[in-house]
Amino acid sequence: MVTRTKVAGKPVGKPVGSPAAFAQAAECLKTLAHPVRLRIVQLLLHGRYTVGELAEDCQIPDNVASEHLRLMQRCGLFTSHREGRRVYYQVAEPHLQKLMHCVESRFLGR
Amino acid sequence: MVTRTKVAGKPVGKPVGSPAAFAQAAECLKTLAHPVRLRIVQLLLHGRYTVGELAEDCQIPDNVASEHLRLMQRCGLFTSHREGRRVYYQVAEPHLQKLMHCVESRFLGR
DNA sequence: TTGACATGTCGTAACCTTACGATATAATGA
DNA sequence: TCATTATATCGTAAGGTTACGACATGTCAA
Repeated sequence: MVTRTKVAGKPVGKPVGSPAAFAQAAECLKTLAHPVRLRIVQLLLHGRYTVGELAEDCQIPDNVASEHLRLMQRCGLFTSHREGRRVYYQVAEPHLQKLMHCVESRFLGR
Repeated sequence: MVTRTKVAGKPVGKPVGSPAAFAQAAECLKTLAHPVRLRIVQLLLHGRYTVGELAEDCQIPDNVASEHLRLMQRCGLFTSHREGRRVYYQVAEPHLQKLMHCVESRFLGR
């Protein structure tokens, strides 16, 4: 018995994925799809920064950085913890690394 | 002479990327960040579909599909060509494959 | 406790995105 | 030519996103 999944090297049938899964993926990508947020992701993948340091690097007010960080935390990309008055965010989503690599290899020339 | 780029295994200095590059990357991700457009990308990475077929798969009217396709074409993701009354779009951005793989491995469970 | 610093939250105005319906263009066949 | 099919474009209304300023909270040190 043969389960035919290809003909002449081409797949038969369509790739899978529930509408809900696509919605979730789109939601997450939408969160990433902002210049400042991409930069923040890049920084936090490489080192340790306070909210204020991230804000300064991105040249935006602290409260705006805080809102971007909150957005990304809400969709599971980051976690945060306080140390004294400072707050550090860190990458919580393991796939971010690979995804950022894709983005970097295409847009942030090497 | 030693160019020191790491201390204790950690990078020194920040990762690079011009603001313009981040803006462009964000622009492109924003275009991808829509459930229907993700599904269209997935389909076109695996096979050959007319606008109408894509619309039907996504359960949206033809003109809406057409607009999504135009958006993605505008930012360089697709090209299109006509065959009779039908129009076929195809992936023009080589990095889409890898990027979609990231998204699939995270959200469209295997 | 008080003041200064670091971060977070909220209301709001400006702007952007989306889907829809109507209409336009393009190609085909009768 | 005319009707039909396939795709594209346009105006618009509804809803979403962003940045900003003002204010709130949390932490520390004097």
